[in-house]
Amino acid sequence: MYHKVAEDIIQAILTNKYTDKLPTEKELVAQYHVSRNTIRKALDVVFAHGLLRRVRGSGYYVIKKPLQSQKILNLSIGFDENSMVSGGPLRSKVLKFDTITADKDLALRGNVAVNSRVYRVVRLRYLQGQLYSLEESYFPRNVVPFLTEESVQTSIFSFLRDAYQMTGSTSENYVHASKISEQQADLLKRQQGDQILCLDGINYLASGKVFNFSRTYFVYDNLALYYHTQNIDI
Amino acid sequence: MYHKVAEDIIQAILTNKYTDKLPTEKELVAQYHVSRNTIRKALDVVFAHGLLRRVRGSGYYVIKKPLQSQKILNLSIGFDENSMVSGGPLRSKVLKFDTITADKDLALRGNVAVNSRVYRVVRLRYLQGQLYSLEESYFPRNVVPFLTEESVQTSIFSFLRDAYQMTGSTSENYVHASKISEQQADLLKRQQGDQILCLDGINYLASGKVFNFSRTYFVYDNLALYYHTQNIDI
DNA sequence: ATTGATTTGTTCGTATGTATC
DNA sequence: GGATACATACGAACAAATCAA
Repeated sequence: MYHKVAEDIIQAILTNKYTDKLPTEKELVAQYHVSRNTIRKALDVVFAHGLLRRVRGSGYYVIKKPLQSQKILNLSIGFDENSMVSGGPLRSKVLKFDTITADKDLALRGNVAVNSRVYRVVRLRYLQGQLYSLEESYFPRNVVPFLTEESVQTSIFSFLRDAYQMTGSTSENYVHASKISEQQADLLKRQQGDQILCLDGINYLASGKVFNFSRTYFVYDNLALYYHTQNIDI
Repeated sequence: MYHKVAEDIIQAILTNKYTDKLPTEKELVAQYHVSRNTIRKALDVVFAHGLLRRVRGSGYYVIKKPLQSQKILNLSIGFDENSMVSGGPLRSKVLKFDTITADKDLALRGNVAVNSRVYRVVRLRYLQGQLYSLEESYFPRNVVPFLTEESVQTSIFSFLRDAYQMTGSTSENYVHASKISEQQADLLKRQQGDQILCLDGINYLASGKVFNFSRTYFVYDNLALYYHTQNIDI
């Protein structure tokens, strides 16, 4: 239930139903006919998505995203939702789609067993016609037995959800600035050795199994990755 | 109370008391003499810090950080704790310490009023003798009335906590790859126009007021920024 | 393969504390 | 000071996934 309430509130914020302040917890309790604990749990989720500031005694305030000329990719939400960048869906150009054996390095990156078989998908992605990213993603075949050609062209995560009810539970992610190889530079229309914003991610099922891991190079102009944290007072 | 429990568990993980699996909730309840709800709230905090995977019916598993040759900066914890990179304290070389008036651009970056007065601190920071970052940080003077020379040389956040009981509550952060100017290149010993990993952050008090914002350029070799997310199923 | 015990997930009710207005 | 609003804490019950006999 709190998932639904959270999703509802998130949508309300994204569609500018709430632009400044949320209703009080009491009002939300009345609105959704659930207990205050459930409302607070839902608000925890919305908060974790980086959409709220909460002020004791005062209320919940919507975080106004920067105003700057930048595209924002919100890291505080799950990775499979990340593909939904504001500004429309990503178009893909598939460069590779095959099955390989994970060597030591790849196995380490994906937290999978060495020599295990994994799907490999390499794609260039475009946002509004502009080159957005180069993405290598991997799917362990012992968890993901089959991927269709079509899903690879469009949305693999949607396919996994619809076909196998397979949805990500948690993700571990690493951002760094990485020097690119000659081949990558060629694809990304940059110079060899250029530093590019790079995101490594591992996606887990609720069972704790890895069903996907990936490395993405972002080249979209003025892209910023956003995240939100709560400090704990010790 | 749950803060204390959370902090205790975090310390236990960081000191390798728990390396694989945490005790069950039931055991933690007995250990800390608090209710299960309180334990779960504490575990939420530890989880949000990116230290745990939780599996229903099974237990809580410690996330083993990549073993890789990289330095990891954990973004999933509050920014003021971020300065505690594994590998010891950061040394600072202060380049500027003065008060300026926020122009439109700076005010936007820091979510403060245009023309408000802010402390400016520009520092080079070193980790284990190696250049780590170039950091420009700002403190609105209407919230932070006074900063000592000494605090600027060492830890401003510690000073604010000790002198004013001022601690961060939430942070909004933006990561991007930024081209650096000639002056910055000079300081960072890079080339002008090089792309550098850059982190913009705004820190809020519990009252919702901005008490600090900053821009940090990271140049430490093989540094990766880590974060952890939980996906919600809709 | 089924069952039963264990373990985490969700939801409710209630009470009290603390900051803001 | 009083009312409002968010924060913390306890107890209880049932659901759902895992695990072991």
